[in-house]
Amino acid sequence: MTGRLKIERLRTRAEFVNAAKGRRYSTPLFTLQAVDRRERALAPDGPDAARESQEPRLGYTVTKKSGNSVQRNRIRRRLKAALAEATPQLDQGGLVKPRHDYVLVARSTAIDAPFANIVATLTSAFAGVHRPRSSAKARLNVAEAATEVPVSADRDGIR
RNA sequence: CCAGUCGGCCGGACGGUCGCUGCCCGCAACGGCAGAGGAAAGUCCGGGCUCCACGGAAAAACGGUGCCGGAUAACGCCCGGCGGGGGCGACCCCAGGGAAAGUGCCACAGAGACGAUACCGCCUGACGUCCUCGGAUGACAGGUAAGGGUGAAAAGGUGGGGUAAGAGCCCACCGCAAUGCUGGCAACAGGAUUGGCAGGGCAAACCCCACCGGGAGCAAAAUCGAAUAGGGGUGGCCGGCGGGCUGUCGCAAGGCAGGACCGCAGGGUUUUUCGGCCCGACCACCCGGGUUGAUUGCUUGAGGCGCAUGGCGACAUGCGUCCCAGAUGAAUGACCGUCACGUCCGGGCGGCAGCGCCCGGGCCAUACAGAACCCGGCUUACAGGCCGGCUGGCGCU
Repeated sequence: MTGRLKIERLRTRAEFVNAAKGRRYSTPLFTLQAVDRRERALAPDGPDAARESQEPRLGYTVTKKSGNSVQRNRIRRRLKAALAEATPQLDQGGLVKPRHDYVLVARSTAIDAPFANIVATLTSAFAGVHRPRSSAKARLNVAEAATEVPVSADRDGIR
């Protein structure tokens, strides 16, 4: 495992806004947004250092709808931990593409969903977000496969 | 042991795997060290710090505080007292300056509501009527604040004397006011003399008095500053360009120079003149502002801990010791295992009892909540648990 996958962090508001204009893939736990930095680059004339970088980047969005600061922080930390768990699998499948920016928009269900389901959903989401939009049927199938497990688990976890 | 009251504290632990932020070492990799709270919360007070304003101050306006003394960097917090109220008690509660500076409000009821009042009643008188000659009764005149009635409040309260009936009319005690005395730094307390007695409530109504306060905030503020756009200054273009002519160099192409020839050359102005001046465009250089961003501010501080001393205490002083988060789309975590603690069930032991302890098994809940410049407070939220002081009961000896 010498060529381990390294994902950088999105930091500025402009990067987040830019990523929101790209593809998106929704699951019951979160929405994944993705954009190719070559196709839709920030500041095309400037010597933008980020444009030169080959590394994929990812950011987290947890809105105030998700709860108070304690709950929001917990959601973000669980997503971070789940991503680290899923990284080897994503790397193997080549699902995280270089020069892409990703944003994870969390939903409030992520706070108490079983950890294994977050990891599994994450993997399928990265696979689904790059799928062409025309093959809607295939996208649906993947979504359903990813959805079935967490939904039943939510019932156990909440009630 | 039960009930209560006051104060303080904890608020999961250990191990494993994989990460995050900062610092240190290092070329790098690896590695080492540190890493949320009692409220980090609400942003309600008080300070430090920064910028702005301002001659020193003071006043007005506005806002705040409001028994006295202390403590503090400061406070509306805190500590110790005082006064009032509640509780058997420990203890708790109080926005607790001024109502003889003024204005305002207090419905309704009631005969009368501010230095007021005679409706009923009570008493006296002369007159009329009746009769068992002493009373009853009617209207009138006068006295009266004891009783009834109204009200939040009716001009001190209780008891006695007194009187035609009554009344601080007189007396005792209580209350009130004034004066001076004693104790206390003071708030205030105590008792003395005098006065038959001034007087309702509301100041979280306006107001008056005393004291305090300049404003905005770390997204403060400072430094560096990309691209794009844009501001100011100086210079260039502008004694120009093209053609032709003359001179000169050259084999030639062409170069160089001259000049009172011809044409062109953004806009305006001057009587005309491409000559002058002004404006604009373009180019070069310089200066200044400034967005994204970066750095500083940024963590050593009214600091933590321990001991000693002074003080009832808040707190202060001295000595020793420690360095203890600095993120910025925002680190301080995720997952797994074991165990505490809790609770429920069953069994056993001790004890008169409430109860306590031990063993086995099940459950797997664990609150409120996440630093954002830093301190002192207040307020609010908080599963569960621990410790101590004091008060009132009950039981046993």
